[in-house]
Amino acid sequence: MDEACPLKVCGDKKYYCSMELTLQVIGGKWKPIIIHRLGTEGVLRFSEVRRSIPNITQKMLTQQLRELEADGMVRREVYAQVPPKVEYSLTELGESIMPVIGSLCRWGESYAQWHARRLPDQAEAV
Amino acid sequence: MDEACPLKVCGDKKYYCSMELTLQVIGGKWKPIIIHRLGTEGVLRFSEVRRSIPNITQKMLTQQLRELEADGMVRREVYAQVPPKVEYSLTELGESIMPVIGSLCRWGESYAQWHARRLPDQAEAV
DNA sequence: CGGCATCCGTTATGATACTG
DNA sequence: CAGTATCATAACGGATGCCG
Repeated sequence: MDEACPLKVCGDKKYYCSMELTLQVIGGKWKPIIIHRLGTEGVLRFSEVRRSIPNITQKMLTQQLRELEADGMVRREVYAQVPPKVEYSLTELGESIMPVIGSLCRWGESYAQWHARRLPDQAEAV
Repeated sequence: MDEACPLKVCGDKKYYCSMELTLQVIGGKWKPIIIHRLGTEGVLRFSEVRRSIPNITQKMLTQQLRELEADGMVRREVYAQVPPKVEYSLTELGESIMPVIGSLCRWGESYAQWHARRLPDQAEAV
């Protein structure tokens, strides 16, 4: 793939591995989860995304959604009405990463099981 | 998978989505890259890993490797000799995430191409 | 409803120097 | 060679208040 990792340029940043680029787009604490929600549920209003992700603050959700939008991953549709209505959904590009998101999810489940076997005393509810 | 995301417990932390657990283990700026290197190259000495990842500092590499080791992803073998020799490699658990790592890498490449088509003026070297 | 602006503390990351 | 220790900065994340 890129064992020697030749220098790559995208925008004004340099990458020695294409994964750095991936992490640039979907890295962080919330983005994979947001993408997972939108990819699973389809079109969601802001408040629906918010409810579907416990613990996320309004600020972080807004911020992450905007970054995902800027990177072409998320579509944002504003309805000119009162009260406001904004709907979010994945773009085609966003959809294209869903298989990987699903893999991350499944690996987490198998890791939880591995962890439970390793430390059986903490296995409840996992 | 887990659309309603029932609460999960692993160790002493709570997760609403198994992906949070995945990100706990392989999240951060360097871990996916480190895993990718070890998975691609096999057994590497500390200095070899370091050379294969430009820009990473010694401190970050040490820290991330230790965390990966604590999570069972990486095997650390110390040779009692002077000068010291420490070899790192993926455990079976670490190997199990390599397919996902590969997917992340390939998605980054396709994203770069998509980006190049979207902004042809920055397409050089991508 | 769906934001934005501000302040603030916590983590994460990094540069540098030193050590067994 | 493979780290530690120290110091500094930047990014992340959260609480609160205001707005169209």
